[in-house]
Amino acid sequence: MKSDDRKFAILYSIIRDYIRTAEPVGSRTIEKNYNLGISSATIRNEMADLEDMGLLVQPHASSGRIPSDKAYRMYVNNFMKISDVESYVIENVRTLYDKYVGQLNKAIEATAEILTKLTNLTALVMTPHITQMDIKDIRLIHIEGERALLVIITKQGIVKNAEIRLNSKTDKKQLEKITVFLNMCVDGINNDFEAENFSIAMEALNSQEQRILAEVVAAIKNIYQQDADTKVYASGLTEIFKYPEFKDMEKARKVLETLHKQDMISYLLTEAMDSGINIKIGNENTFEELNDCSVVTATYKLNGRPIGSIGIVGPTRMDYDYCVSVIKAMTKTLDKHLSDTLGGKD
Amino acid sequence: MKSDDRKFAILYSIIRDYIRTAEPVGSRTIEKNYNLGISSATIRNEMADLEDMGLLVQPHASSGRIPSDKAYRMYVNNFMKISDVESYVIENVRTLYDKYVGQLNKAIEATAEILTKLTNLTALVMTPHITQMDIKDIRLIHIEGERALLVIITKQGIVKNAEIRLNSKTDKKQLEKITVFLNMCVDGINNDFEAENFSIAMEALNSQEQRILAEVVAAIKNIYQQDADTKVYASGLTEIFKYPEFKDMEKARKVLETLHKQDMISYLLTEAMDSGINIKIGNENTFEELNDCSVVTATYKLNGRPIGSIGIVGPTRMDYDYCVSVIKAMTKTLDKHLSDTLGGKD
DNA sequence: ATTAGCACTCATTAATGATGAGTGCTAATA
DNA sequence: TATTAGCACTCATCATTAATGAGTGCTAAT
Repeated sequence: MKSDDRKFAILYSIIRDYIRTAEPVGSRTIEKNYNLGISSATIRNEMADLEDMGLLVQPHASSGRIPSDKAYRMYVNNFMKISDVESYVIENVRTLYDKYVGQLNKAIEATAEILTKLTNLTALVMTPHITQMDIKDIRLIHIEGERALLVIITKQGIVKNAEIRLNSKTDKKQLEKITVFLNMCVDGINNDFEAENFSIAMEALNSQEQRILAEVVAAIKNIYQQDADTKVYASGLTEIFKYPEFKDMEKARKVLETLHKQDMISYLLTEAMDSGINIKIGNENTFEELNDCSVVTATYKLNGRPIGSIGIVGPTRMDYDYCVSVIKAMTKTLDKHLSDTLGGKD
Repeated sequence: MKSDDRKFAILYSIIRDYIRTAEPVGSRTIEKNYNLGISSATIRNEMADLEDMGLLVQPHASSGRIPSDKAYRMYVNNFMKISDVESYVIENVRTLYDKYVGQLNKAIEATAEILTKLTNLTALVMTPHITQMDIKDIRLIHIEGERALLVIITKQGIVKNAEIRLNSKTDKKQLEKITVFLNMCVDGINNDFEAENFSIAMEALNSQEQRILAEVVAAIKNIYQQDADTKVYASGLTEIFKYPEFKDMEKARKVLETLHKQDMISYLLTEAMDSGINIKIGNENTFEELNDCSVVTATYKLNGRPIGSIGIVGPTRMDYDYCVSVIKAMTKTLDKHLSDTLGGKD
């Protein structure tokens, strides 16, 4: 079907042009700037067809066309070309990461800033989830009175910590005893400490210690299973002002307000955790407030397992080729950094 | 001088009116709505005087007047009335704080959100500085290889922690030995560990231990003296869109961009750390980008010592009476919460 | 010293018309 | 039969103009 090829060549041209200019694209523009060897009149006819197919939209009767969300989806699935990011850029990122060895959260934050700098878009990142990881070591540090610091170290070398409050005073010795006990059965955490070791060793503790243990276990579940210590960051929230489609204050405000919510960021980054690179275009987004935006997310890994994700948010006419290339390169670089600095085999 | 009293009564009325409406105030408005017993013509004459004194500004020749920054300064210094915040509000805040016992950072974040909710303004907060505090306890926890978690507990019960990387591998035993040693001379931290104890005990360590110790001390200085673990949060960044003076996109963008910078928040909150309540009006702000805003900050305390600060940012025509009342009430409530949950006498 | 009266200023809004980019349709063409 | 040239038509955008009205400064009367 020669005719179809031509249609999509026109569609492709229109999309590329609109991504670049943010202006509705007319038939003469295509004729002049893209050498398709056909006249504007023919292009007009094809454009009318493409509109019937739901791939183009006309803002008003006598204007050029803009691509629909469906068109972007087709573009992303069939026409998008991913390329390598220049190596000196990656080199700079590596150098930056080296400055944050031992400050995982800072490195993740820096990742957001780099994404923004490279794409001129809002970037979202989340710190690693530990839910899927195996615990290597649990420590309890007595602060004073009934306060203690709980530290969880995973086999992958990720460290999480949180202060916990017990119902009664305790001391260093008591916590040490419980710590030893806890580490004897860390394997039981995923199945509610039902492991054999648990009930056996339980008898070695007196009743007060058992009570404290129960509270500690609750805290561990909170931080480990709910992953209460996972944090999200956004950078470049004001980048949106650079784009003419958001020159309407009300539109910009709506998106901005949405992206300021922690749980929204969390949702966007968690939604597509297991699908590698994920792209949500315009109305594909669950939340109506983001129907004029596209969200590109990707997971980063440790020892081959996804442990967190990063993403960018921009207008639906974002440069998908470039953005996806960048986000791929960044996750790859981050993966490398994590395996270099955290190590720990599965 | 009866004449001066009248002038300032007019000025006061104009400020109150402008704070409420954001519209330039004309002489007839004052005559009708504020019973000053004088005609609009007389008010006009006085207004011309007030303009000569630099207290009023006329946006254009035939418009009403708006207060100058100088007028707000006079208002804040002389006319402002601080009142109590309704007790049920405080009660709600207390209840909320109770949910975050043991999660100091969360409580501070919640404070920002409450400030935003109460004032409809952007709120800024910072977590406690520990620079002025005395260290009670230092712990080193071995993670794996050359990685360790440093935990600092102050006498005031504040806990800070950071991962550190040593230049060579270590183990649990070695770190325990160093920990014992460190705690013997925690008092020396403020004067570079020059204390007598330090050099004496130093001899008890072998050369590798001494090397590790030096690295740990450097890390402690970083987290303790530079207070590398102090965090800042902003909430309600999009509140600015509610105010007509920022309906100009460019203006709003500038302020928004400025308030998104961590170090800007840090600067604003640190600038006036020792002066209790601090109010910066319009061009009194160090940064040109905030010349259309006012910033109200206040310090919160532990055992009578300021350890951090909170603040709000809004248009210069903010309701100073109410805002200052709210921020006073909030610091007081936060102070109480901290002393209740952290305790620890000086 | 105060106020009524009036001419004047200027932002805001609505109405009007010109411009131009871009279309759809028709008839001519290869 | 597919393509293209030609043309009437649509509609957003922009500049111009005029009307409106809030508010002032100044002068003369009280």
